[in-house]
Amino acid sequence: MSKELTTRAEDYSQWYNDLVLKSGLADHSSVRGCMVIKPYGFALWENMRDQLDKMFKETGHVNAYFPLFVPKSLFEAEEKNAEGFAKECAIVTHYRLKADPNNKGKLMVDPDAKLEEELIIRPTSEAIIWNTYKGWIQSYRDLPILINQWANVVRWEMRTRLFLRTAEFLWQEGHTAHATKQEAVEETERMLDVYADFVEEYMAVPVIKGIKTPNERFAGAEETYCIEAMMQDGKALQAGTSHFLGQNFAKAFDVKFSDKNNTLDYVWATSWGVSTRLIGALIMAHSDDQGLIMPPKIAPIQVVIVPVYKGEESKAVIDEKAQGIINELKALGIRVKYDNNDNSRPGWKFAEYELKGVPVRIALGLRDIENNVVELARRDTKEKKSQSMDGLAAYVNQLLADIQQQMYDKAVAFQTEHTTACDSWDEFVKLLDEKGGFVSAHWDGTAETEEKIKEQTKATIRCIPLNNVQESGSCILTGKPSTQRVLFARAY
RNA sequence: CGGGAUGUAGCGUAGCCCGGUUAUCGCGCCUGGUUUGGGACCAGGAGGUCGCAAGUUCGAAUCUUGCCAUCCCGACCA
Repeated sequence: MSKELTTRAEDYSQWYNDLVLKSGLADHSSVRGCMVIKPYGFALWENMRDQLDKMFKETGHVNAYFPLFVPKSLFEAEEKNAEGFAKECAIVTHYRLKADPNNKGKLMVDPDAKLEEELIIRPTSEAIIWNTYKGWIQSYRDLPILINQWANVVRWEMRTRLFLRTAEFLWQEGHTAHATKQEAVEETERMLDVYADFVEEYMAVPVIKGIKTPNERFAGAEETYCIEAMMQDGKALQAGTSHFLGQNFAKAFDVKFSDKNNTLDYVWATSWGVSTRLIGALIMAHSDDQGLIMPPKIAPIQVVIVPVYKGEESKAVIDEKAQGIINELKALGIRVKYDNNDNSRPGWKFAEYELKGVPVRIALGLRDIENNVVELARRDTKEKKSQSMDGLAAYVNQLLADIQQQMYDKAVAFQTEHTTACDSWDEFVKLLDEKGGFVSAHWDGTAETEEKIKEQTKATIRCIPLNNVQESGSCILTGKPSTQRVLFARAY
């Protein structure tokens, strides 16, 4: 069959690509590096987005929207930020096309329509937002500003992968302004917690909260906090970041406020974001060689009902019985799909919904109706059993909760199993090559050492875990004294 | 952006080295029928700018050049 996947053992990257395409999450587009998110993939994103949006609002944030274009002069105002993104910016230089006199029916860029000032297509929005905040903030009474925006951004990547790294991607970016450093730091940490809670509770992917080394820090930030997740191939994936921006942007855009004593000071800032990359994390953390495995809480379809019938007559009986089950499930808020499409047969549907990762499948035939049961199959364990129709909805509701929990537990076990403490260089290299995962090792704290380790092993410091145990040791590479272990891994 | 590979119907492919009627096969698709508890079967049918553009040639899927896209490996990165 054309729908068969490359297995993970054969070729992990190919498996991932096959899975994204064949499960109907996304397609390649005719634009280099850009993908089409298909309805099934977008439904997943909507569920993630809606939950995150709710959590942002519960923590006092409101949504707004800022322009896609950033004038170059604004973009370059915060130098480090601009420098960090300069290499991957798309730039608008003209505003008009015209008929090409030398090429009938074709268009050309009108050389007379060159912009006075180039517009950068936002790779992130700090510049345009802080330029705007300048006009909004005069007094401590104007603070804090707690704004989030759902948007697309463009980063002109050399090498792209569906969901993990595309030239254009969807994300949310929170941009907050505060009167004090402490408040801004608290905000940064609060949003990191929101991300960690979301990814663990809704996506069933355990994460390590930590801070980035200066090397890996967001351009223009004082401190970058992150959540790091572990994929099934032992590679790490940065799932979200939250930045304490200090007064860097306030200084760059001259955003000052008067405090209660009428003293002027620069405003303190944070920014934080997660993107459609999370979908890549979801896929690589849970799925298997048969297809996706969706955590129930964000699965576009939580339960699919497949009728098994012979002829129109039995179909009518089953349709009616199924409708009763659907009503009960919907009453509990369960997202259910009844696939009574006559064009494909049950076996085909079973395989198809396994590929799409639907957590629970109910098969319903005359035989079941006679016995007052349904065939219930769960995607994560492939377990199949006969279940009484009495109290079915409540049972399924609990089953979905169990699946969610077990998927998380399984991922936690994997992460624990693939986190190894290590004190010798030879073992360090061997671990990265043979076992993968996080390697917890001492580091002398210098960028030079970090760089050398990266050159020799391709592993980077994923983060310095929050609340890290302080212990004296010696650097894995240089043997110099160290006060704590950091997490190394090869990463996406 | 550097090195390598690939591109033939919606998908997977044969043909290409060695140019020559109407481009092969399977899946999928359409019509009719029989079916339906793990990717059904029979019969008939439709579907192709051979990635795109130039060139060589009487003639190009096949040879040459350029471009585009995808994958793998590097550099870069959420």
